[in-house]
Amino acid sequence: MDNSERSEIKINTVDLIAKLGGAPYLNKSERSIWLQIYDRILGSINDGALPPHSKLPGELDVANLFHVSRVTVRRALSKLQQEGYLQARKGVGIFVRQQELRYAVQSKMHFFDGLGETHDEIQTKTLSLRYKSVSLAGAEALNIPIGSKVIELTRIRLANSAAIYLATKEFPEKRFPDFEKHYYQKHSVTDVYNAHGIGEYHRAQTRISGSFANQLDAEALKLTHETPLLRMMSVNCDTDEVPIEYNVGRWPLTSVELIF
Amino acid sequence: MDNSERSEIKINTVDLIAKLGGAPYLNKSERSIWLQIYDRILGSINDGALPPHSKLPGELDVANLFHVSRVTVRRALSKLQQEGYLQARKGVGIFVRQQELRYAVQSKMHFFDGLGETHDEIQTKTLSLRYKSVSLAGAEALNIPIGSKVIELTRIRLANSAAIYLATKEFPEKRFPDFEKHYYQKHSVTDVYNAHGIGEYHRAQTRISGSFANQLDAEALKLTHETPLLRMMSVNCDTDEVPIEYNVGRWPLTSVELIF
DNA sequence: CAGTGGTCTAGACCACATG
DNA sequence: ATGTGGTCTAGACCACTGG
Repeated sequence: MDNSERSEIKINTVDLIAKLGGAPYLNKSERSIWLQIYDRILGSINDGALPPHSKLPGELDVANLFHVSRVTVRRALSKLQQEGYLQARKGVGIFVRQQELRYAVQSKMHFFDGLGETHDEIQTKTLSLRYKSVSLAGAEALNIPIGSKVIELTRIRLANSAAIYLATKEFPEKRFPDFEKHYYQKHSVTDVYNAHGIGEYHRAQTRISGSFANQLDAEALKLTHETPLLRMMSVNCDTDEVPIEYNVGRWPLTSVELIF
Repeated sequence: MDNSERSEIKINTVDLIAKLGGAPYLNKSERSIWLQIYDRILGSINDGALPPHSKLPGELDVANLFHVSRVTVRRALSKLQQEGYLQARKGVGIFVRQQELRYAVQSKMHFFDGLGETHDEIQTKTLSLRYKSVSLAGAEALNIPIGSKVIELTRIRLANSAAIYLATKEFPEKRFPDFEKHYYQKHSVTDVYNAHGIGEYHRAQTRISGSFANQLDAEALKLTHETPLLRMMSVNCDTDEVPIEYNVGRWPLTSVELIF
């Protein structure tokens, strides 16, 4: 079990009525009811009435609270999930996500160099390290034959215990025969580079696009399935312009700002 | 009425059954029914059975076709709209969007320099040109006082008549007293620069983030309300490092790839 | 006017997580 | 065993578009 999942704050219905600002009456003239409910819940999140990690009442309770059907409430909740404000956990409940507003990422330096200034507690967790055949995109980026072996490293970055960045990297196995040994000493890719005689390297290419979270992305980033993501593909090269790392990074769409 | 909205192709139910690959039977064991419907419709779009600009049957017809309720079909259609494959027009119907797969945008050059190679027909349409007070973000970017007057220019970019890029620019009015006169000659911002003695300029900053389409964005890009967007903010400066243009550009999330 | 998508209801059953 | 979110139904009424 995760650190970030401890200390649930449970909100009961009576509290929520107060927190949502009193009378739960709506007229559907201007804005549809489900959007008004969306507004109200989002407002409660933004003004702190629904703090991060707090648990919402059950959907039926919320529906009764607003005097609407469960379906209507679910539309509001669904939009809030897509925008990264809430995360639903089947069989458990719906929780307020820690929305780490925006992360400045200086693309020309190493990543997250500018990040420590604004956020105290940055952690990197290794999710998996395995040997496999290179992906199609990886083969092209690393300029190695299809079928080549690579080391695939998946890591997640937490800021104040909230997941904000998921990265999957591929390294040519030939270039890094002792990857695992050196990596696990300090969980540092730079150390692996150094141990294999690569003192300097640089980013050769960066591509940015969008996509939607698949099951695994969603799980790692504590998002709901199909949430939109900002996706960045990058390639690192050594001083001889030989590709040494292919990286695919993903952020929740609304939680990052890339600065160039 | 738009060019791109002419030549509707109407698909009737019988056709669709054939196009969707025969038997509309589903079992909900592995993948939920609405996702299977999503798969089938997306498959038909991708293999050309549902070409761009074609009109789907009414939601009730599609529901009957798959032997499910209208609500279930709407979930599949909703996801397809969010991903930019379909656009619903109230009171009219649901249409297949032209998905211009991915646009390479070289950020260090002028935009879309690399684009003509892959797409023949690029147009830029001016949606509005008006005088107003600078926005908050614009004031900061242009380094001018809040309340300053700017020229706000909104343009949309079409590739093969499909909307792919929406840009809103702000220019300091003091710097460009004759903006309108020069702009309307060839609808070229570069010409306006030249006419005001700016021969060279460069991009000073680029910020990339995500957002969701508001009503106007959605209308211009022919997307459904609340579709996720890739958003890019940039500032152009003259050779003295004085900001001359603040630009906010938006793409449908899945229709662009920014290459740096 | 008829046809369309947008909204909403009041149920129902399921899969999952937790105690 | 209980409570949760996930899925699905069969209706209903509305607002909008177009002929």
